[in-house]
Amino acid sequence: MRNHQVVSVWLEQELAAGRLAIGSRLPGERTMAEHLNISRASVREGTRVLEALGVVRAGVGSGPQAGTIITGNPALALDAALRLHVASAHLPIKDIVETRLLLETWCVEHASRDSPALERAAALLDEMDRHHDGPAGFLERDALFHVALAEAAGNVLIGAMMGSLRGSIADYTQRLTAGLPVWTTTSERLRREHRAILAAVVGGQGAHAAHLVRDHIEGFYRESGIHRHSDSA
Amino acid sequence: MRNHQVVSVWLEQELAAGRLAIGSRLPGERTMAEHLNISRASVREGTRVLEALGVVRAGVGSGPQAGTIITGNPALALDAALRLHVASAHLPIKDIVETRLLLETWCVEHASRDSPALERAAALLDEMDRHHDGPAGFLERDALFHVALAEAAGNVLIGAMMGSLRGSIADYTQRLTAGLPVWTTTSERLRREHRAILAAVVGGQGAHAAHLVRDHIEGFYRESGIHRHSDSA
DNA sequence: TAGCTTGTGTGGTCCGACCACAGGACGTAG
DNA sequence: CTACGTCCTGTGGTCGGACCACACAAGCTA
Repeated sequence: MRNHQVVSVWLEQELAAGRLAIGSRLPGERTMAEHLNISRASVREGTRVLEALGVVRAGVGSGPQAGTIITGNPALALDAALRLHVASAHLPIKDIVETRLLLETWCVEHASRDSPALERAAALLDEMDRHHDGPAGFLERDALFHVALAEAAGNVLIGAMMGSLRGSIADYTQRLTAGLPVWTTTSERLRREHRAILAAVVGGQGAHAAHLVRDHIEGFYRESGIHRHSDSA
Repeated sequence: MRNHQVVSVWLEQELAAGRLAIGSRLPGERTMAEHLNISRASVREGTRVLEALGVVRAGVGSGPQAGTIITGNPALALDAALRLHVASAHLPIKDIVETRLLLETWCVEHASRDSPALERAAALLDEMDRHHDGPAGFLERDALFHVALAEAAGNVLIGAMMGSLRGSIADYTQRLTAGLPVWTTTSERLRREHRAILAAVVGGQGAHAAHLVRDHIEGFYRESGIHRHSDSA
């Protein structure tokens, strides 16, 4: 085992034993190095890994925000990993869209009708109606809308995955909208579909909502002309 | 931006530009440090992150296996991230089981009937019949069996997720089997179910296969007595 | 020609130093 | 007594240089 890995192993043990939890502050790098019998450089490498995985957050200075603190942000790891793997063409866009479809339909099917996240979703739709700041602003709110739906389903993992999935193909999506003939037309259709989806969820018609989501997503990509090709560049 | 991050950024650019691809060898750490105007320590921290995300693999010495080489192993990132987030109790076991259920039913529904992975799956079932080496060996082959099904569906992302999902709760599963009254009985039932699932997939009865998978997984956890509790310790 | 030796380049590890930063403790001027 | 400014301390961030184990390739040697 490489030296920097002992940090992860040690942390996992501490977490399992309950000696550390989310919000706890890790010992200083110098202290840890001595305690684990490795150099500070190795401790830092281990910490970088934990940071990349969304397990800790490092902050300089002193005070409550300083030091290395345990967080719980699995989306961070997925985000970074997906970005790079898409860039390396190892993850076909098709797979991501397919997965997104799967997760998203599941979310609306399992969303609880009275989740506060649904109110946030509704507010976002109102914003999209009011502000007409082009595809960029629209897509941003669109992303938040879908993430809100994920939250309503109450599964941390799936929520994180959905957020990262969207993030990993955000650039791609943005490029797609640039190729649309008339954005206004598309925008109106998408907003109409959003309303219908949310209404179905709030109305408890999960299966119907899932169907709408499927058409919504597939429709967008079809209109943008990718036809589930597996290009990623 | 912290210095070690320039490595990831640089790599993403190189990948996007097509100057590097999976299988390529990165410049040496010393060379990169000079090229990126950062210290070797920073380069190493950046490399550790990439390694943790499953984007590269580092090897010492010389020859084809030496140096830092670009790989495509998204499962590695998921694996590590899930392990730690489960340990920190940020990811309820319930969410993982739920997600696994979702992915796994999707897989058997979308598995192509003539995928070579299905033959591997069948071979694994034969092994499980022949070798009776207790829960440990059984669970290992069981995991491979489910991963094989994922491959048959032809989605890299979902395949990776499923593998990692299983890994993240492997310890947990192992502990569950220890509490079973009569392992032989359970084992026989599970094997029977595996056969039925595979038969349904090969027979093109996707919906039926999905149903069987759901019963299969839910049944196991129910029998083990967790009843979808959200403990993780 | 077969086998050993040496050379070279790789990542792995460590040390010690210095920096910027963000508070807390303290002392001083009002 | 209060308010402000200064110094101190501990944090992570960065750096340069050193040495190690390793694995292969080229070359020397028997």
